[in-house]
Amino acid sequence: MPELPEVETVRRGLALAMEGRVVTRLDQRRPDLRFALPENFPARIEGRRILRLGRRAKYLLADIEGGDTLLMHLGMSGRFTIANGAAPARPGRFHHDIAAHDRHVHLVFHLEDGTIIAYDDPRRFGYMALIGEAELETCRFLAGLGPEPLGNGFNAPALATALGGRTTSLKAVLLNQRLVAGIGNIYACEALHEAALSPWRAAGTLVTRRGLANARASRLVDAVRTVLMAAIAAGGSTLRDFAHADGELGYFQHSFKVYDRDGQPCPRAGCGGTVRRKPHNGRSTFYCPRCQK
DNA sequence: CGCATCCCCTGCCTGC
DNA sequence: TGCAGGCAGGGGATGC
Repeated sequence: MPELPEVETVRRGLALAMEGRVVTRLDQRRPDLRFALPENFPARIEGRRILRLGRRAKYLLADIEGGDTLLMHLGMSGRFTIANGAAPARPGRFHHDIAAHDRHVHLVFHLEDGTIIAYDDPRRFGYMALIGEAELETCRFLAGLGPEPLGNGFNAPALATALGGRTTSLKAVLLNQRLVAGIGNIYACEALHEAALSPWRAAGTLVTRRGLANARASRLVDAVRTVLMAAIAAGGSTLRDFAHADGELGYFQHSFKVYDRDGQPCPRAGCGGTVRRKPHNGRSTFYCPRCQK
C-alpha cells in the first residue's frame, strides 16, 4: 500500500489506461470517502478528457481537459483495478471480485475505449478532490509539502538545515511530510537501515554545526534515494505484466531488508545482528540494534 | 512553534 | 468455532 513507490507504480499504470481518453461515465456509489467527494462529481467529470497523470508525494494528480485537476490520495487501503472491456486478461474476474461482490468499490470510471477502472478502499482513509489549476499549488493538500525525495530539492545541505537543533527522532523526520514528502512507515525503516542510522537517534545529532551538511546527512539522503528507486524499479518490472495479470495496480512483491522481519538476521554483510520490532510513536519500527547507530 | 497522542475506518490474524 | 484484542503501508486535529 501506498507510499511513494507504490503511488508511482499506480500512476504509471493509470497513465497507460487513462491518458488522452474521455471519461464517458463515472459511477459514484457513496457520497464520501475520508472527506466528502466533490459536489456533482460525476457531472463534472463525465465527457471530459484526462490529459495527464502526475504525482506529488503520495498524491495522484489527473489533469482534466479544461483546467481542473483530480487529486487522489490512496490512504492506507485505496486501490485501483483496471479491466479492459476489449480484451480482458481474465474474463469474469473483474466482475466477480470487484464490480459485483466487493462492497468497498466506491467509484468506477468508464472510458471511451471500454476500459473500466474501479477504485476500492475498505478503510476509506483515501480521498479525492477536484481543484482548479490556479489553486492546485496552494490547496490544503499540497501546500506545505516538503521536497520530493527523488528530486533536486532533497539534498544533504537542505536536510542538514532542516535537522539542525531538532530533538525529535530521525524516523519522525522521515515521516514528516513537511520536511520530505512521500516516505511512509516502511521506507522510513528501510532507509534508516540502509543508512545504518538508528530510528531513535535525535535528528539534531546528525549535523555537527547548524545548517552544515556532513557525511551522515549525505548518507541518509543517499539511502532514501536508494530504497525508493529500488522499490519503484520492482514495481515497474511488475507493471510491464499487469495488463496480462489481474489489473491491480501497485501491489507487487518487493522484499524488504528489515520491515516485517522481526527476529530474522540482519541482512547487512558482516553484521550478525537480529532485526527487532519496536513501537515508535504508536507505529511499528523495524531495525537492527547492532548496526544502526 | 515542535512534538506526541489520539483518532478516522474495516479487515485480518492471533490467541484464548 | 467464536470472540476479543492487536495490528495495518496515512495524516489531520488537538493539546502540551
